Amino acid sequence: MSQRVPTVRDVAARAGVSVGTVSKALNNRGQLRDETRARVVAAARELGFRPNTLAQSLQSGRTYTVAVITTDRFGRFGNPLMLGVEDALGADRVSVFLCDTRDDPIREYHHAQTLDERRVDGIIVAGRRKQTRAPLAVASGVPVVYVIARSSDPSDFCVTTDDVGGGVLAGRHLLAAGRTRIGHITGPERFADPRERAAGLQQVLDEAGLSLAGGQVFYGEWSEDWGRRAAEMLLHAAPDTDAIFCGSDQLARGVVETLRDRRLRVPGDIAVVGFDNWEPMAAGCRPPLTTVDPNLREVGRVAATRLLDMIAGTPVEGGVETVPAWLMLRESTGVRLTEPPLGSN
Amino acid sequence: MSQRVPTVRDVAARAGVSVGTVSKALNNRGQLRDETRARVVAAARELGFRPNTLAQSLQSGRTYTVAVITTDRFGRFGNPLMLGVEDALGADRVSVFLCDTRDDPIREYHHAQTLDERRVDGIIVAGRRKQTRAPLAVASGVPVVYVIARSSDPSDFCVTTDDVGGGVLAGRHLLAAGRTRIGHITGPERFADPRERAAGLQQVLDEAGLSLAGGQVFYGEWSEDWGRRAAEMLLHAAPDTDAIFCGSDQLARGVVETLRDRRLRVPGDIAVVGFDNWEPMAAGCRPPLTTVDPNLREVGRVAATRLLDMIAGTPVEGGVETVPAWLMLRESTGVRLTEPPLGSN
DNA sequence: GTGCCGAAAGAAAACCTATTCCGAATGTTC
DNA sequence: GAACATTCGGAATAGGTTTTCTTTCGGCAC
Repeated sequence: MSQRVPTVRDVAARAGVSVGTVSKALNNRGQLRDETRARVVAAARELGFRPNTLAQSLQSGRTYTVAVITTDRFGRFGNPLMLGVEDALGADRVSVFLCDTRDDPIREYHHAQTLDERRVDGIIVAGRRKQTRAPLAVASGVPVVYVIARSSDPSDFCVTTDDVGGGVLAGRHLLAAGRTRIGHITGPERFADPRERAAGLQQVLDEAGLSLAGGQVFYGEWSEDWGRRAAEMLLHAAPDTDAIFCGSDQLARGVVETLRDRRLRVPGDIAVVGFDNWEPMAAGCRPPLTTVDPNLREVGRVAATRLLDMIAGTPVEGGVETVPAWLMLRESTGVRLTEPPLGSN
Repeated sequence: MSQRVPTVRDVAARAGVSVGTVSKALNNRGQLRDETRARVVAAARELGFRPNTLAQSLQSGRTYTVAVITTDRFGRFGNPLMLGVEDALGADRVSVFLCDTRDDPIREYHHAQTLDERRVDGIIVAGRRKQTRAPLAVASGVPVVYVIARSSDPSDFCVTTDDVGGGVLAGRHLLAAGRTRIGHITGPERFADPRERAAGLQQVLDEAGLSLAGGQVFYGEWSEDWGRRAAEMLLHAAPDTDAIFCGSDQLARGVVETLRDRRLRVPGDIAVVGFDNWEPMAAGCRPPLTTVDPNLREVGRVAATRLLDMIAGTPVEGGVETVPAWLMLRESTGVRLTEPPLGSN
């Protein structure tokens, strides 16, 4: 038995035809007698022939590969994103290289070089924070789509989440639930994401003629502990608070814990809304957490779809495409729905 | 300006040499004058030449690509694993294809076919549970390493976590902390992982002549809610329990919540040990959770290293390689260490 | 100075695998 | 028997690497 992988030549020999004919037979091209075609197909099957994609790519100039470069250390935010990317790419039999830069520009550069040499059809660059970054150092002509972190080159295309809209959703939902004294606890002020979420909430409050409970946004770290401490601070500053919008589900967990320690009922006394819809965190909370889902899977799907467009030659103009968030309703805001709600924007 | 990617031919023309000479110059092979070599290198740089990996692979038979097939829907367990895989692969400039089967055998089969055609050098198949699965349907000759879920073919190689050892670590640690009435709350009995963890604990108890608090292992779902309910049950059955070993950090979170509701101090009254060392869960807990780290990153590293061995032609005999777990000490067991401890087995 | 040997340098060609284009051989039709 | 269609072989091609072969030159003996 031969350990060598069979090639068209082997198939040709077995079927008693030339290599060109094998190719035509297997790809349904050219003019061939049915009998010949069948003989070739049979020979290929018998040998277990699988065409070498490398050779095909060399010929066609397309590799049917796409790379996802992430700075996220394979963090949790990348998971739903990848799911969306595969949703869009899977249908096209496009394989995906996953590269993690670990936030190191050198590693990113090397990955970019390697991908260049591999002649990937396109690249998705995913940052985990909304910021502006330098364009990827890759050969001109290779389509690149940026996700969440946008490129400093305005002609590049970027897909991102709608954090302002997420804040709006949370705010509107709390107003609709009859809350009027709404506080906000969130992550570091130096990041754009928490600032935007806060802006969304503020916008809703302004429209309703309300002001923020506690008189300020409680910016801090992305930790449960800050959630616990900030909740104490908020309740000290504004004991009559009846709702808290949290910039992440982790923060919300901490907030809920403080509320329970203080014998405050959720949502009875205070309604809580999280952000991320990070399933194990949000669903495991007691009570389960109503939370803004930034729709990362859809972000990934859109990014991959646009990338495929660009690869196909469709011109995609630069700029930012924002994917609407939606609200996952659970018990922490006291509203129960049976329909899975899709947020409008 | 030419949009076409430069080839060796372009470089050769610019340097005034033949294509063969270009190859030799850029790869430091053959006999060339220093002056010639320098001229070629300069020409390549000026043109921004990047060798086409596809052509190189076609020639050499090696693609320097490896695939990771996961059934995990890009779940959290895959993240540390991927990190370990990249640790080992990155040094070799090996790129990794990430394929998610979403637990669908058809998708797995298609991925396997595609990878075959792409002539990947090797494949890592990662399941998320300890079970036996059918070998991957891939061309013979392609090295495959199984992770956690092992292949039914005993000649295949598998790397997995040490769940029994993890249970032993947790048990010994609790004994060392002076606890003697230790309960165990964990996931579904039908899975091997929780059974093994329980067996590890039982082994330690047997050695010490102790028995399980509550008289049984509390098997249930992998949810915080089960942790809360099971803790109630355990405390009802054995009110003098002074330690609880949990089969996951999520369960531990639920357990700790119940304990706090009952005004029991952790670790004062009851020490708690988790499993997974899932950072956001374990560190966010109040108090932070001592937990068994199954060392998934190391599992990934070992799997990739062995795969590279197999690719290099080193014979790797079939069987299971078990990676020791270690204990992450935090406050929920009352012991504080400054050194990051590595678990021995 | 001439002739010979061998080493050095680089050109030329073969090769890796599959696709595609061109043309040759065969068969069909009027 | 000429025009045309059908069927398939052969060669060129993609972009590199590697092997083979040729040219050139230095060194040395006579």
